[in-house]
Amino acid sequence: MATKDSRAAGLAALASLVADETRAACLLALLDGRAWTAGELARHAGVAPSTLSEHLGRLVAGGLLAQERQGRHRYVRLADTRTAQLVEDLAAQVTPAGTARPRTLRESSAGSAMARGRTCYDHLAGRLGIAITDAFTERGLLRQDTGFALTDAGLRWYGAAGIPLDRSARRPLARACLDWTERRPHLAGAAGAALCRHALDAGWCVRIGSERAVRVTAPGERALHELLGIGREALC
Amino acid sequence: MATKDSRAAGLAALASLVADETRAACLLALLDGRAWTAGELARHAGVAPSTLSEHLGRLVAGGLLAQERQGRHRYVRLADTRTAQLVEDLAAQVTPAGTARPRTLRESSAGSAMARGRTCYDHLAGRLGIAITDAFTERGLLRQDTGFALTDAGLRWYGAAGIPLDRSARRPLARACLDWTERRPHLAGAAGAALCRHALDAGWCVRIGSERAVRVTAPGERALHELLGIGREALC
DNA sequence: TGGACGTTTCGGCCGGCGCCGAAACGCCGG
DNA sequence: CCGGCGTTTCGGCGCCGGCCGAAACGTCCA
Repeated sequence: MATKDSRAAGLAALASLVADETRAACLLALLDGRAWTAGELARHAGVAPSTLSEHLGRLVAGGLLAQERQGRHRYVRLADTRTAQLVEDLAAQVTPAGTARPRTLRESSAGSAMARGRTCYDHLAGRLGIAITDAFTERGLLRQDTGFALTDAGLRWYGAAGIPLDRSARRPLARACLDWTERRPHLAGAAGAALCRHALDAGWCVRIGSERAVRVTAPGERALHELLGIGREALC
Repeated sequence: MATKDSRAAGLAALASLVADETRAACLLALLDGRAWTAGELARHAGVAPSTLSEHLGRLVAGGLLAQERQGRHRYVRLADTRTAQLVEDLAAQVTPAGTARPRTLRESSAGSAMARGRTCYDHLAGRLGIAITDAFTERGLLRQDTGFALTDAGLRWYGAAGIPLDRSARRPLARACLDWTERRPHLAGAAGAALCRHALDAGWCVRIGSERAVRVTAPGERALHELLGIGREALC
């Protein structure tokens, strides 16, 4: 019983960190994979800087966030891919129920940009992520019928495209991540992250403003068409 | 911002359900995949029945538990595999940090039985689950190097062993579940559940007492050796 | 039909914690 | 070296929510 209590206490403590709306908003914001300052997060969440400072202290102490101090700024980001995956999973469990609808025009256009394409911590999501995942599957690079794994052809594709894959890491190569706009799984894991990094480095897509949304560039459209047969109609 | 707020509020609300030690203990107990009565859970968690009744109300209202009333009993179980997976993931995130150690002899022996073999909602875990997963991988039935998926040989193995696989469901056939005693992934998903069900139905293993722990029977040892080449030494 | 028992509802208590504003602390730039 | 600014600490406020016991409700059994 004592072991059970210890497990339950740890589980409750972990959940407590997420169980506050302000902290939850921070975690969701940090899902863009970048580092935010304390002040940015305070404005984003709509609370006093002093309040947010305490929240950050808890999240860092709980191991959910990593911090880096530069001068008078405090930068925080999600601690690791494991944490990001956890937040994604929790968020995915929520959205199917609460059909959230944008209310203002600004939110609406921002929302449609997010639905078109965005980063999901370190990989691509939205219709862009789905289009890539579908193309991978159709071309036999990704197998979804018996689980979620790259095929040998998929490994070769990465090599041919010149996208480096870190296969030594303990991180799984391919993993399914549930998309909260499309409600379908898309490619995550080391392979998804490598593809996203390459897409941003090679200029296939660029970030829109300071948000998670991304836009596919003209060279990006050509590359996606040549390498994966993705047509323009799948991206809008 | 309103959409973000809505997502954050939902996320916080979901986490709030888990963020209480008593409710967390219930969720962990229900990971055995069976239905418990309110009284059993109250004794298990060490709180008054009235207290636990309110907790169950919240968990059911929040969609984490499904309930079934029979006479003067209220049976509750985890709502679905999705919920079970979420609790598993959260629990797995916790245990690596808090190296829980059993304190009494009784806990210790119960703990070692759990470490030897147990159910993890609807599939097998512990050293038994790891042994099966390893055997699957070595025999080319399961592929872990590029993700986590059954191979064609794996599909044929299920057919040859006479274990029915539901491939029509939206549930993924193979999924990795992190083992909290072995700290390695083991086979979950529809394939893991089918194997566990068959193992219990065919008498390959039996539950010990009313807990999650299972014991491999003599016919079970023979079957595991013949079908998967698992030796007795891997099971103790 | 009456008593036992599992469950639920209702007050009441109390601790935890999220919030703010004021003030202090550091770092930076002029 | 001084003023601005991002951040942190601290005190105080108020509310949410978990806990219990008492009592009510409903079911099962003798």
